[in-house]
Amino acid sequence: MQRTRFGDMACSIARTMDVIGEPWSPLILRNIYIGVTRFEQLQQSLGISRKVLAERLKWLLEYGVLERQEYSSRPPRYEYTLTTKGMELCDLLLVMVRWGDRWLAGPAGPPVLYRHHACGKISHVEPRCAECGEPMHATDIDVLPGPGSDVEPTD
Amino acid sequence: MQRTRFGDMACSIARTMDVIGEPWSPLILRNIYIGVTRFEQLQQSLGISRKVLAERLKWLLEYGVLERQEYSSRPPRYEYTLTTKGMELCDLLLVMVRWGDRWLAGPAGPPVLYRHHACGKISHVEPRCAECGEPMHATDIDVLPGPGSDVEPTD
DNA sequence: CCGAATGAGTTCCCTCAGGGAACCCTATTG
DNA sequence: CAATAGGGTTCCCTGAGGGAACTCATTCGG
Repeated sequence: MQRTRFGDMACSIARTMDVIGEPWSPLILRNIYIGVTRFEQLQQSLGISRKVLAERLKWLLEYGVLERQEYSSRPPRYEYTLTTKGMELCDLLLVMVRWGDRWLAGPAGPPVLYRHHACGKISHVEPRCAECGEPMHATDIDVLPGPGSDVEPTD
Repeated sequence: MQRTRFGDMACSIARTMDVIGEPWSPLILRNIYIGVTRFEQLQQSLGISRKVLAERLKWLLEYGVLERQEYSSRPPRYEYTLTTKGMELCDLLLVMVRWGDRWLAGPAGPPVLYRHHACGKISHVEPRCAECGEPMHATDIDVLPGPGSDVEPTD
């Protein structure tokens, strides 16, 4: 889709960006997440070009991030829903939201709030270590080559 | 930079994508994070066009994600480093890595591993609620309008 | 029975951003 | 004095994004 093939790089960031690294995709996912699941609704709520929307949806289907269900046959009408893979991408969106709220929201405050089911409070995500549970930021880690680092000098 | 102005939308995802929603930016940030800080090094390690690299760096400087330091005057030579704002974007990269590792890595395994300073273990980030500390996924929350939701029907 | 509306796309054309190569400028090095 | 290095800028070409119009199948209103 992009000029450069990011999906082929030995880098999980590049590969993830190959899937959603074009700014409409996260917004499409967000809208499907909050219940805007049909082509027409998506196009209107986002103001995206119909052509580009069709391309993105096809792309996200191919990657297994979305599924298409027929909610009416004759005439066939479809709606798009998140797969597990896609729902986990929404976790990434929550982190984007957190950064955007912190650094770009301006005086009006965050446009959207999130209430955590478990505790019932308005909250936000915080990255923590899956092993020890302590906060885990980019400043708190060492980067080491992994098994899939391979030939690619790009990683 | 993009055709559509994402930065003006009342949505933190859109605003974040306005900053890094073009697939080279996260890779530039990643490389600066791991110590590739100069124009020439960045261009060669990423295989990015010099023109596009210059554009991205300027963009990221304007947004306060990067800073430029002169490491040699006469001839003036610069290196780019992350601001706090930029370092917090790297937390977002860690989440991208996690998703990419889980869903796109293939049989070779993840290309890069991360060791958490606090516990010394190879680990990965997990999103948790900043209030109660329990896991906080997209499936675990309600979305509510916030103070900055405003007029925009896009949100 | 005819015309309009709905939903989901597809097609066409235009413009602008990405890619690549060449070029520029300043200073140091051999 | 030529070559090299670092950090860009300029040029041109192609292809992706934007917008509007069109298609196709079906249903609804009068």
